[in-house]
This record gives sequence, C-alpha cells and structure tokens, in this order.
Amino acid sequence: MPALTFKLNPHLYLRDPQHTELGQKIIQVSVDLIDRLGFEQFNFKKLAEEIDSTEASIYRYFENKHRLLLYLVGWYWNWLEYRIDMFTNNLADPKEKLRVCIRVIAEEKQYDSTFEFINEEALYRIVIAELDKTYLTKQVDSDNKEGLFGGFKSLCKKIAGWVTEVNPAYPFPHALISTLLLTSKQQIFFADHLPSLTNIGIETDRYNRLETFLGTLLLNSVQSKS
Amino acid sequence: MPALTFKLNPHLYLRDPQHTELGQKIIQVSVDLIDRLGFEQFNFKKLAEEIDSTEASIYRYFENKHRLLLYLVGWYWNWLEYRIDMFTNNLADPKEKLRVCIRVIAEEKQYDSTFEFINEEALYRIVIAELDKTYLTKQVDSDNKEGLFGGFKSLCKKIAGWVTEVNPAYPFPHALISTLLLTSKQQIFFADHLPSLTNIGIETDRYNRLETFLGTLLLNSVQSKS
DNA sequence: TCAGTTATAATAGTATTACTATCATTTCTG
DNA sequence: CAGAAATGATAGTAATACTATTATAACTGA
Repeated sequence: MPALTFKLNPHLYLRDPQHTELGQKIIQVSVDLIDRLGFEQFNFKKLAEEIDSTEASIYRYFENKHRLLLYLVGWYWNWLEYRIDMFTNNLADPKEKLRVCIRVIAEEKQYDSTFEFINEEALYRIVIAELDKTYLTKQVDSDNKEGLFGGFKSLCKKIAGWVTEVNPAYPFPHALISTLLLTSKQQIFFADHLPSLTNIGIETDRYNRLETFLGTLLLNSVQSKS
Repeated sequence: MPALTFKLNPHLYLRDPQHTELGQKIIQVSVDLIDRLGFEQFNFKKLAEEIDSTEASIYRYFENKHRLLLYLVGWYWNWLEYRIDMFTNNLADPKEKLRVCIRVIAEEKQYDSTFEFINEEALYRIVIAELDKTYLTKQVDSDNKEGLFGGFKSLCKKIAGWVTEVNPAYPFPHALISTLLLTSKQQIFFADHLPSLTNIGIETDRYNRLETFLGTLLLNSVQSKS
C-alpha cells in the first residue's frame, strides 16, 4: 500500500509540516512528547531540544502549541473516519454500518503502518487526555469559523446520517453521535484514573466492554420513538 | 429557610473560605471573573485587584487556581446533589427518581437564594466550560487520592444505585450516569459554539429538548438486557 | 487593657512560559 | 552559480504562577 497522507485544513499550520523533513519531525516527536509530558507541560522549547532544532523554527510551522494540538487531533479524526470508511463501504444496511462503526470507535488503537511518522497508539492516548481542550477555550468560535474542527464535525455528520437512515424519526442524531464519540474517550480515561465513574476496567477485554456499552447506548436510543 | 453551606473536602483549600469575609469574597468574585474571562485568562492577580486585596492573601486560602476551580466545581456537585435529593426524597419508585433526576440535571440553573455569595447561573456556565479541566491533568491520580473529586463520584454513585434498582442486570450503571452528567454539559456547550454537533438549539425550550434527549438515552439503556 | 497571636496588606523578587525580532548560515532551485 | 527560501543562533519581552519578607491591622484571652 502506498504511503498516504491527509489533507488537513491549512489554517491549522503556517507551513505544511507533511512537506518537509523538519515538519515531519515536529509532528512525530510532538506526539511522543505530549504523550509523555501532557499538553500543559509540553512546550516548543522542550520540543526544539528533542529534535535538535530551535523554538523559532517550530514557530514557523505552527502559530502556537494550541494549533499544533488541533492539528494532531484533526489528524486523528481523519484517521478514524478513514478506518470507518474502510470497514463500512462494503455494507448496505445502515444498522450494520453503525455496528461496525462502534467496533472501530471502541477498538484498541494500534500502530498503523499506512501512515509514517505518526504513532497512533500515543496519538490515541493524547486524544483521550487532551481532546476536550481543543474546543474548551475562549477562542472556540473564531477557531470554528476557520474550520479547525472540521474533522470532528465531518465524522459526526456521516455517522448521524446513518442514524437517520435507520430511524428518520429520531430527533437527536448529531447529539447522540457526538456523545458517543466523546464518551468512548472519557470512559477509557475514567477506567484509568477515576474507576468509580465507570464499569469499564483496565483488563485486556476493556475494549470489548466499551463496545458493548456504546452499542446499547446507541442502538437502543436510535430505535426509540420519543 | 436558614442560610446553608456545604462541607467541602478540606484538602481543597488551605483556609476555609466560607468562614471569613475575605474568603467569601474570593469565592463570590472568582465565580464572576472566571465566567467572564475563562479559566485560562483568570489569575489571582486579577482577582486580587477586583476584590481590593493582594495575591499573597488569596494564596493563603487556595494553594493555586486549579484548587480553586476544584472547589467551585465541588460546590456545584454538592448543590446539584442537594437539589436532586430535594426532589426525589418523597419518591419510592426508582424509575420515577431517575426521571426527576434527569429533569433536575437538564433544567436551566437559576440563582438559588438558599446559598449566599454564590451566583449559580454563572457557576453553571463555568461548569459547562471548565469541568473537564478539573480532571484532565497530569496530577489527576494524586488529586483523586486526596478525594478532590468526591462530589462528582458521590452523585454518580447515588444515581447509579437507582439504575441498579430498576434493572439489576444492567452492567454499566456508573458508566451510564457519568456519561449522562457530562453529556448534559457538553451538549449545551455544543449548542452555543459547535451547533452541528448537536440537535439542541439556543431557543428557550433547549432545556426541555436536553431533558428529552437525556431521558431516551438513560431509560432505553437501563431497560436493555445486554 | 494590653500582650500576644493571627490575618491581611504592601512590596519585591524568581523561574518559566509563550512568544517576537534580528541576523547569520545553510540548503535548495532555476 | 546567483538568488531565494529555510533554518539556526541568539536575544529579548511581557505575562504568569508563584514565594518571601516585613509591616500593619484586628481580634482574643488573662
């Protein structure tokens, strides 16, 4: 399979990091570093040291670290949508699509060799811990106007469309799917850190249990009338 | 009705702010200021100016601004649990309790004169925008060991108990309720800032629509077997 | 009432962060 | 090989999140 890349919203970056060696290094190493340090402790100075470059050089690719996070999370949403498409495009029944979709959303994320310089396992952990910080800011409205949340919205719209196919009378398809997408991350976080808020554990079958939980949540709601 | 206060976990503060005039002012004005500026732009220097005091004085009440946020959010959970108790303690049927519970969770929050120096409307907006930041940190585990998330966990446990009463076979009561509690905030945020991720609007009946959405989500899941 | 404790104010200072600016050097391109 | 573009090296700034010190005001018990 040829090496693929995603075309991300150009407002996310100043210079496209996928097109240069330094840019690729920034992406690759920032994933590892944010995973290790957390987004608050992460900064461009530490990143520059790690890749033997300078702060100033990194600022030529990303306006600030928030945009870099938006870029990484945007990349994740594209990747997830790509995987969902891959596993659903041979299916006709929208209900079956939703089932497969839940499996892909809930599954353990593993390194995907289709995409070089992105460690999907680490990126998944970043999304779990930092996703909400992408939009819980004072600039959410201007960021949104620039289309920086396009990946999330696109995926939500697609899946919500299948919900409506299954039951056109269901009044909350988008709310249901955004809830599903966020919940899939939150419950994993709770399992790891606040276990009394969930019934997902830390065992190896946690992803199966998550799938079951999300499955009942989604499918029972969709079938309801009210 | 006499003026009430909540007994919050003492690890949240260095000196109990409810016991002194300055402490009460810190609480009261920080709610307004965080609501206006957002938590990132908020700091103790600005707060000190606003209440004609000094940074150093505020640091004698709260170790840092994160603890202050935890305090405010903890207060909110106590308040919500108090309201839920108020409206459910005369009910015997757990299913009925869940219905009322959803109404209280989804309702528009209005100023509650039972509690002086807390503006519940502003606090509710803070919780919507900043709640996730209380636990999405690197110190979540040590904060949790100190019991700083006690309010959230206590409420989740109580409602999850009613879920189990309704259907002892349902395997995810805590996951379902934590999802419900978070979703109730997230969907309001989306309605205000990322409307394509929800079907709740900004109209006056938004809280009724939210209640309906959460109702189907909860009640259909609880009744399911799998 | 006054000595002693405690709370607050006033002020200063520090390390880190999130940038911006400038200029030199390397690399890539027609 | 000239010129442009990308990167590196270095410096500097305003703001943040504190800590420390000393002075003053307020309350408390004997």
